[in-house]
Amino acid sequence: MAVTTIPAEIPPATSPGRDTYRHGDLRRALIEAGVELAREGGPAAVGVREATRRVGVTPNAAYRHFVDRLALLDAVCSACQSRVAIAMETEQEAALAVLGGPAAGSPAAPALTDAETRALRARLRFRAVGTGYLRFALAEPGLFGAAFSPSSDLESATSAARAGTTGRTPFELLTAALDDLVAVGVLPSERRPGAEFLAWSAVHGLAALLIDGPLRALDPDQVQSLVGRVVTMVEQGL
Amino acid sequence: MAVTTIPAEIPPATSPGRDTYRHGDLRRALIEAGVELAREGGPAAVGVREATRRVGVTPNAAYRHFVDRLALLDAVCSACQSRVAIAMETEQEAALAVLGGPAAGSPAAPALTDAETRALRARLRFRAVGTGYLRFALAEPGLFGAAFSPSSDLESATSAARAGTTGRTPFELLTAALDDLVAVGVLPSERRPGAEFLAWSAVHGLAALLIDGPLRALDPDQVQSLVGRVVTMVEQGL
DNA sequence: TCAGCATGTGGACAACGTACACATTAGCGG
DNA sequence: CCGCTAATGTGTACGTTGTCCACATGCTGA
Repeated sequence: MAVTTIPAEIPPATSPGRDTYRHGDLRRALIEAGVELAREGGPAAVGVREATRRVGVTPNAAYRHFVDRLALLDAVCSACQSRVAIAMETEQEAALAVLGGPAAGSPAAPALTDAETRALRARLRFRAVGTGYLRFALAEPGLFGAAFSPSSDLESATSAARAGTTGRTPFELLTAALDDLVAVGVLPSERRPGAEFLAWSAVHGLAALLIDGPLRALDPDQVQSLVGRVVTMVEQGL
Repeated sequence: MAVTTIPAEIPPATSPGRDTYRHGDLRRALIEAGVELAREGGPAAVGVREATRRVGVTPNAAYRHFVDRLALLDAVCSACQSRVAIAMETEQEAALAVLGGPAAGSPAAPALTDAETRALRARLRFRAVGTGYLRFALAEPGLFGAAFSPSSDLESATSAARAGTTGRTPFELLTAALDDLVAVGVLPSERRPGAEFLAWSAVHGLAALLIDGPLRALDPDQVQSLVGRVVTMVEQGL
């Protein structure tokens, strides 16, 4: 800087958005900037220099909080997975609200036995897992790409930082829905082991093809149809 | 260089592997180098500097043949898709060879009607599409990643550069197998439209989860089991 | 033979990730 | 209240990458 020896009466004036030398919570700020970058350009757009620039800090400051660019990306990834979990949870709530919503007996709806209701709820819950996942992927392709970029592995898949409001990660929401399906007798228990991977494969694959695969630029109606059909395929084929 | 004005009696001596000023077929050489790079480190590892370095040429030479790094990557992508197609074709041949192989009537095998044989062939062919795809993904994760990196779109999906020995791209092999399934009556024709995307989603998603998703580091037996189950899920759920 | 075009070279620039040394501050024991 | 120390941010610098520009070279057809 021009004058290093002067104590500076005016606050350091480094950049708008910060008046103290210390930032306060740089780590969180960098993650948020990284999430924004991911939203705009996917995981590849999450860079140390650009993130620090947006926060108004020197590039090297980031290295006090993240060893690597990859460490930053991993933190961003966790934040994005958390958002996926939240999207899935709200989708579940919306789906189940239809059931309990307009009084117990809706007009012209045949009365359901208790077992039937529970089975229906489990199925709706399971479908919501898949459709919530896909809706998020379509609404926020950049965040979705960052959430499942090759930095996350199974060990950290249950990390609390990746959970939604109910404290469960996307993967845990899926396994819970499948367990429910078994509990109410919709899914035979002998087909349960590994089912999460089959379901996840189908939904994740469709997301990949829709976002930057050969299916981008499909019109929304066809997309919506495909989403429903994939989930149905999983239900029938599990 | 040290002496630019001397015509150089010794051949330019730029680097081992080339003795003429002109390379001869630089474009192809760069693509091959790029494929090798992709094999080692996936699509992200395909760089113009490293590719030209391996070919023994100046970085800028690449720009006479590719406008961009992305253009190079796209060419590499086509080459990789072609290999995927070949893997699928050989898988199909292997699967069908079991049928016609050891004479018409194998021991202790009940005689099949003509329609039954044709249906069986179509199903084997369809399954081979999926298993070939997945086997390639597991055997060559880097090439697989490059083959379906976000540079390829539907328009170029039928390009001849991406075809296998029978002249069909991976996508075309899949649609052909599905058409066959309909022709022999295994798949009801009303479920045919869009089926390629459902099938592709499931298989592609599993590949993604296996390669750099949360399923890497799964032991080979479980992988093999998942591969079979996914294809079965598709068959049943279509 | 020679002009023109395709192809490869050399040098340069901006951006990136990141290592090193230094400056500044917060929070502590005295 | 003072000063020490650890935490945090700054400055400078290096190597690498993609890419632009001007120039050199060699093939090819008039």
